[in-house]
Amino acid sequence: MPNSGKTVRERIREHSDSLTTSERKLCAVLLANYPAAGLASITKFAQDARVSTPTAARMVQKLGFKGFPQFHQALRQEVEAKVSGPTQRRANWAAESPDDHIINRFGDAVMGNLSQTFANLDSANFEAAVRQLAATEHQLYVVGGRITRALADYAFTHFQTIRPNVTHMTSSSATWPHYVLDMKPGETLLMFDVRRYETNLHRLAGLAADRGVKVILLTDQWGSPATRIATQTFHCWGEVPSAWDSNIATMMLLEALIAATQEQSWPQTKDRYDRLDDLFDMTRLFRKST
Amino acid sequence: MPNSGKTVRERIREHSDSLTTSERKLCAVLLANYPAAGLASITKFAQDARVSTPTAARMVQKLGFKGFPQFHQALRQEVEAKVSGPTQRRANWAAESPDDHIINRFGDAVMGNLSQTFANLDSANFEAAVRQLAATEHQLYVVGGRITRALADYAFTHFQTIRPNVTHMTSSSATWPHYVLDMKPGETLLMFDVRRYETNLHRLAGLAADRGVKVILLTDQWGSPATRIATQTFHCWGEVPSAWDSNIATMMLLEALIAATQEQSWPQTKDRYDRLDDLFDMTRLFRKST
DNA sequence: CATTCTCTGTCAATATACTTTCATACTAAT
DNA sequence: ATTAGTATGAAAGTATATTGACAGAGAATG
Repeated sequence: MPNSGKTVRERIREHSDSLTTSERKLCAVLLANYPAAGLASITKFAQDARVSTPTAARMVQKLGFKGFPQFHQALRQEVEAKVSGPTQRRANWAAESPDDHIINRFGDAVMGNLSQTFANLDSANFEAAVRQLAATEHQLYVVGGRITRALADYAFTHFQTIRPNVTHMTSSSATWPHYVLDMKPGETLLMFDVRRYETNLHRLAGLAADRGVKVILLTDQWGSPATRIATQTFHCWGEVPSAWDSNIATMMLLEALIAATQEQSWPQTKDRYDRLDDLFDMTRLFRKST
Repeated sequence: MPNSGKTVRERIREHSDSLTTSERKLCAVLLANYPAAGLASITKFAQDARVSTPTAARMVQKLGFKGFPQFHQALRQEVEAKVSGPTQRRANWAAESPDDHIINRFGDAVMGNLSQTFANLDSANFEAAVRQLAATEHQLYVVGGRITRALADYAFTHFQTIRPNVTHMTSSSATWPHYVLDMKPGETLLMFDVRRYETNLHRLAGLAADRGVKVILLTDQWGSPATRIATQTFHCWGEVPSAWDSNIATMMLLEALIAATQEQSWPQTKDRYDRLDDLFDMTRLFRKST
């Protein structure tokens, strides 16, 4: 048995460079539902991935199997090893590594943070924030702190894609007064502030609120002092086995806000997407791919 | 679908009285290696139990399946539920909201992406990357694309905190040649490239690799063209119910890399943290709080 | 001991699954 | 633009899986 010792997953990873588009589709389907997807017949497997049967046959050969039946058997052996093996892992993180490997500890912690964050989410608040973010007639300002600057940037890039009138307030607080000068009632300030909370951000929130701007605040589990000022506050958990706090939950909430905003303001957003696509094509800065 | 709701195991128990000797043999084989044994072809399954093929066919009909293929599919679904089930299960997100609320759909998708990403992670690769990132005697360059610029920025901020000699290559590709000019063998380039893959990044990776720089690439599930050039590649899943791809898994992997690097280079890192703290206190730029 | 009933395997028929071949579409490079 | 190379799916061919029909073996019963 020359195949032993390598899982199908490993084989896919090994060959990931040399796979074609259709073959990648197949792998995606398999990995999304591993290994069950590959235990069906080659025909069903191919249909699931919207490719032809021969493509599937070719792929498993590329992975080093003589034919689909051999591939099938390899998967079966993995099921045997996994299911009848030692106590079932709850999430199969990095299957090869021990439980106390940093990857697995980190993964568990992040999972916990995400569910904490969403469990503590008030959906009425969420929807109110989305409505505010989707109000394209008002300017949207985005700002972050030392660490969360990156998140603010990410928010800016995405919101700029889905709606007009977005402004990224740079992290240099010296320039903030200029922005405040032009703020009008009803406008929106999306602010990120996590420990160590920054006094400047707190002051900025105050100034903005004074001018009738709605402040949407993404902060950590303890809550920035700006909480009292903000119209909507979202607490994001960030405990991980390290000296700093994780911002994954914050980013997840941010992405959820973006997704919801986009959903709300479809089809204007779609129009923007299409136009952006055309521009990219014209400039040929980016290679198009499916 | 009258079959749903019962596992094959339960069905066997249910019918255990009315089974014949040969059928018992089959069930014994299946239960001894459940469910892998039943996932083979009917012929192999029968041979394993030293009975004839039709006997197996008759048994699965007795259990309530129309034929062997249906039995086969039921087992496959059990595998699916067992292996991917615990991960999929919702950690009752926003409990008040319906299941199809965008928050819940989004949360489920992200959860899936995270476990996909970590399940496909090669821990040897991960550790090699961490060793490279912790090699403080070499310069570390960080670069990202249009969307991933924010992640590169986040990486920069953190790596700058835990080690010296970190350079953030700005997203304006016009300046990249200047950085390449000074690159030396053994140095590290941490690159982010997700769809739409950017030709400039690909070229940069090539130039860096030519000069003996190790390229660590964080890309999406399909894989940037730079995959072929990179020393270590990490695929991060990003499917979410929206028009764009999520980068949460990428950020999680990044944070994991940062955490592992920090763990590796403790206590130098601790020293830096302490000194940074002192500086913050001195400048009083940031308010200290627990 | 014969008879009947059930169980089981052999064999053939049929339906899938799998593979190979080949024409077309696409990509990338000149 | 042209051309070489690659990737892909349609279709035909081949192998295998699955099922149905039948007959022999074994146990229980009269």
